[in-house]
Amino acid sequence: MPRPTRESYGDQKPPFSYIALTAMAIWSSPERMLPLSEIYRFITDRFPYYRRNTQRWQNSLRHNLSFNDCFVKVPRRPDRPGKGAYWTLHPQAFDMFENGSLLRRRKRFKLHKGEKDSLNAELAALATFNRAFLARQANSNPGGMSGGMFAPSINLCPRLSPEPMEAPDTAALLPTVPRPRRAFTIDALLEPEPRRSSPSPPMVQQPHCPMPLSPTPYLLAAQRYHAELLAGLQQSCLPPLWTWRDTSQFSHYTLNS
DNA sequence: ATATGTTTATTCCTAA
DNA sequence: TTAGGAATAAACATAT
Repeated sequence: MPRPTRESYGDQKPPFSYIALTAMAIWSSPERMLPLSEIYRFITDRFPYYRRNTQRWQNSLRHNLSFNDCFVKVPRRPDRPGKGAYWTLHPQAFDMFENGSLLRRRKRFKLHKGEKDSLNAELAALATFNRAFLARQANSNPGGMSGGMFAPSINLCPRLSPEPMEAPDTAALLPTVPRPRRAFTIDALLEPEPRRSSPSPPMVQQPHCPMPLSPTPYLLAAQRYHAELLAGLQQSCLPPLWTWRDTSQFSHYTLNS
């Protein structure tokens, strides 16, 4: 029957916490960011144990997403309709696992009040921006969708001041808490997905993202991800879903280019 | 209606 | 033994 493969653990409960499983799923995705349903799918695809009692563990997993500061809920970009938001890892939480083994957690990752407040302010501003973008799009297209389900709304650059939105007012309180960077190696556990259903965003190699720091996997992924965002942004003129201001400090999205 | 999120409370587990 | 992290349950809110 379902002979245990190298990483399936058969029907046995895998030794990973929900936090670890979720981090795995997020990390395995090209954008380091997944909606809830995809996190579910990642887990059930790999670990048959979680194909039963779904109500129980999915409730627990949602609890973890909301409760733990290491997970950040990023609003959907308006050109990516769907249910729920995207979930990603807080950049400062990439080293929350000892040696990166996913089996041992360091201390609990907790944001301090100031950090959390400014992060929430940024995310709220991003959501506001997305709403404004959507409203403008609807305004320019009265009477509903024409033809296709949703035409990729190009040429709707929101550069010219949509509405007076309060600026995110970041940069203010960003306490510098230097943490030791450790490699975040998920290694063998995260074999590339055999399923290649969704067209991955064109992997445009950016000529320079100069980061003269130690090339940890996290760092490389961050650079790659940032480059992808920039490339996608040039085409769509849409706000990015999420980007990192730098690799060790606070997360940041950019409102205009 | 159902999926997705948020929050509080209780219990379980384990490293110190 | 206990303090803190993790799992579970459940009530509740919100969005589609």
